[in-house]
Formats: sequence, structure tokens, C-alpha cells
Amino acid sequence: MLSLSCAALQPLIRNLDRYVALTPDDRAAIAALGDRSQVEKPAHTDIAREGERARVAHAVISGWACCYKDLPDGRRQILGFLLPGDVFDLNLDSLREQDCSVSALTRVRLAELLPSQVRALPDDHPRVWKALLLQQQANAAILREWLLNTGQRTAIERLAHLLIELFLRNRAIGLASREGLKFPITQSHLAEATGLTPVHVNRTVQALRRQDLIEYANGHLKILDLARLSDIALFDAKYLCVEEYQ
Amino acid sequence: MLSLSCAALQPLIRNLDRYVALTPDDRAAIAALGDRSQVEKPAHTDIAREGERARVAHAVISGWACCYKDLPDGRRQILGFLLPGDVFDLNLDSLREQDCSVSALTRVRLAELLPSQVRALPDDHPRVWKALLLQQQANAAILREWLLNTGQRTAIERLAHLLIELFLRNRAIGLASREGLKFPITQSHLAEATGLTPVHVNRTVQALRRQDLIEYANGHLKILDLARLSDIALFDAKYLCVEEYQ
DNA sequence: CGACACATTGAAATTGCTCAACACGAGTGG
DNA sequence: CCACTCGTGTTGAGCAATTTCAATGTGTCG
Repeated sequence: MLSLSCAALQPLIRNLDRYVALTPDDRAAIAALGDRSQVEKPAHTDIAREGERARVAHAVISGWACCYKDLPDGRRQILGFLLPGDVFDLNLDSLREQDCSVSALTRVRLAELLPSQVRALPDDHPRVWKALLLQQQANAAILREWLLNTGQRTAIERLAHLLIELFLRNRAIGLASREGLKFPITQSHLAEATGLTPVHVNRTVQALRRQDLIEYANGHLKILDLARLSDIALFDAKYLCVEEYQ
Repeated sequence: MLSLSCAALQPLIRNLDRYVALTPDDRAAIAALGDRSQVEKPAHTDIAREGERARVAHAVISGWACCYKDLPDGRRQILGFLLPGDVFDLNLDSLREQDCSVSALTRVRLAELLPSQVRALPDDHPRVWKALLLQQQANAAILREWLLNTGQRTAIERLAHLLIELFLRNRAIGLASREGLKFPITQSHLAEATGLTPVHVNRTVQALRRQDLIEYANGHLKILDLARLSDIALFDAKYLCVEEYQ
């Protein structure tokens, strides 16, 4: 039983281990953290809504989610994708309202991290706590890169950049290989993430395909020429905490 | 002497007090924190460069700065403005390279927070530490709003939104009144912050002026009709930790 | 005065958007 | 099994927001 839930929390352990070298004790602490209560959300449902107060923090165990903001007239911006091992709603101040919503893109399994557990972390398992804070900082770095992306890059650069990021992040958690990755993201999602329209994303995707840079169909993405795609995207992997580039 | 530096650190104390109720002891701790070493940077110089490792953390005492990223071909995105009381380079992991540059927009006075001091904070002054972490989270919230801004809003909405944010943030630290605020930001800066061209910012500023929404000249900004400007910007102050709206 | 940074203007070019239609596959209910 | 719908992807044509290029104005400062 315990070993089973440990298996479920491997993505989180693996992810946090990128930021701080974890001891076996730390790993056990993380497993205990997410062991208590896990929930499953169906695809295309909201996990958290902007304006609510987060009851618990969440760690993604499996599946894809995204956080987003919307405008009163329906325009929507995806602010980031959440993959297995990512923690969100980690609120240091329980009174504060969430400033963005979170939605499940696929069926998502989540570990719920209770506030009492989280509060005990800095004292009881300082390395785990530090790793969580560093993951938050890494997320902020991704956010800054996204702002650069939508603010300055052209459509094809933006799209190329986003696809590379998602490829590398998936590869870093063992979910992508040379053969590509499961990619449950529609062109409309790409549009909402890049600030383009779905129609224009479509045409841009086709341009990438025509140049034999990617395959992207049936929920599957394959990067055919990472080097050339990186050139187009003006991609610099430093902002991702993914050492082994290429 | 001590009272003098205390005065210099008022912005930081006032800013952190927004996140956590500080005791007199906490305030003294903050004053001591920034007391050790202060530096002055001339306008239009870099304070930190992307790719470097931060030697110390910084708190802005007076003046404006911004952090930004640039692309190899010269395009540049401003990622946020730093005002008195804002802390940056607060690196939990001293090995990690900065992922963005910081530049002084005016002459800037900075307090240097030594790593040893910062490391002692969680144990010695947990409320101060928590306030610093909450400020970091608040900065991330601003970043998310900026991504929504550049990704989804039109030129006039974007500009209106940015101007309101800067007005409210300045007012929250006592640097803006009904009469407006010192605004050492050129139209080119606004362009780099919103992902527009300087020419288009110029035309959009003029549209705002024509509608009697703002005055903006000679390094001074005045919001003439905050309510109407907020409507245009689809502005919702919740993301800023500034309670007293209007 | 000259140099320089910043603001402003106009005209033409272009990127990306809007609108509208159609294709296609998966799932659903008759 | 078919008809239907729905979500997603694709295409075309016209349009609009924003960019580009190039020039001019304006104030400050040495």
C-alpha cells in the first residue's frame, strides 16, 4: 500500500530533486505528504477558480492542467501548463485569494497537501521546503520567459518556443523521448497560451510542419529537428531548470 | 545615524507591512538588514545582468528600476517595474544564475542584503521572512497580470492598465496623490513593457489624452478619471495587494 | 550653437484577426 | 447501422490593428 502511493509520488520526488539533493528521509516525507488524500479530476473541469481561497495545496501526480486568467468579455490567457510533479496553490497566506484559475486539460490525479503539513515543512524537512520554494521560483522564471514570448516574438517564434518548452519539460520528467510525447493540447489551447487566434495558430503550425520541424496530430507531438526549431524560436534553455539540453 | 538609515528604509518597512503585521522588533530587524551597506546607481545603468549570479539581494530605497529580458537581435521586454520598497535578487539558491537583467531608470539607492543576513531571517525573524516571501508571490501575481495584458488586451487597454497599476503602486507607498506622480518613464519604456512599438504607444497615449483620461508629460503622470480609465483597461485591482482602491 | 534624447506625424506595408464555410472523426441516440 | 452533433482542424477572402520607415519638432544640456 505504502509502496503503491510512493510510486504515485515519484514525479513529485523526481521533480523536487532537481532543485535540492533529497535524502531518503526527505523522499519519505514527500511521499507521506501526498499520501493522505488524492483526488481525481475529469478532463475539462476547473480545479480552482480565481477569487477563491485555496483550501489545500496541490501536486500533480498524472495528467496535464493549466492555469489561466480570463477577462470579463471572455478573452482568456493561459499562464502556464502544469505537468506531473508540479505543485500549485502553495499559499503562504491562507487568507489570500487565488489570482488565477486552474483547469484540468486531461484527467488529472492530484495529491492534496494539507496546510498543517505544509506549515510543518520548514521546520521538519527544510530541504523539502526549500525545494518547493525553488520550484515556485522556477515557475516564475518560466512566466517571465512567457512574457518575453508574447511580448516580443512573432507568431512562428512564439509557437516554436512553446513547443520546445513543453517538449523539454516533459522529457525532464521522463514523459518524452525521441519518439515524441503525448500532447493533449489543442490548437485553441496553443492560441490561448500564446496570445494568438486559433486560426493563426493553425496556419503557423502548418508552416512548422511544412519545414519538417514538427509532427503534431492525434494528441501526439514530435520534434523533428530541435536544433533548427530552437534557432527559429530564439530558444535559450537556461530559464528551465533542465540541465541536459540535447 | 541609526535614525537616519531607519528613515531610508521606511519604504521597505511600509511595503512589507502590507503583507504581514510587523512588530517594532521586526521593523528594527529590517532596518538593521539594510543598514549595513547601501549603494547608489546612476540612471540608465545595469544593476544586474542576466546570467550572472547575484552576490547580494537588493531592496530599492528610492528611485525606479525595471527588470527585463532581451533577445539576441535586440528586442527587449520589460518584465516589471521596481519601486521603493521592492526587493529583488532574493535568491534562495546562490548557485542559480539570474534569469533576467535589472536596470536603473532613475538614480536609484539600494540596500544590499547580505546572504548571511538573509539566511538567518527564517529563524530569527520569521514574520519578516514571510513578508519577503509574500512580496515575491505578489510580484508573481503582477507578472501573471502582465502576461494577460500583453497576450489579450488591445493597445489602449494595455496602456491604460499599465498606467493604472503604476499609479496605484505608487500611491500605496505614498508617492502618488490626486495631483499625480513623478513618472520617469519614457514612451519607449512603455512600449517595451507592453510589447508595442514606441510609435504606436505615442498614438495610443494621445488617444488617452484626447479623452481627458490622463496627463502625461515632463516626467509627470496624472490620472484624470480613474473610473473611466479602469473601465477601458478592464482593470481589477485584486491582483495588486492594494486594498484601498479609489 | 550643436548634439542628443524624446515626442510627434504621415504614409505604406504587413502581421495577425475576423468571419464564414467546410472537412473530418468520435461519440450518441434513434 | 445511420443520422446527427460536437469538437477540432483547415481554408479563403477581406479587414484592421499595429508595425515600419522616414521625417520633423522640441527641449535640455554642455
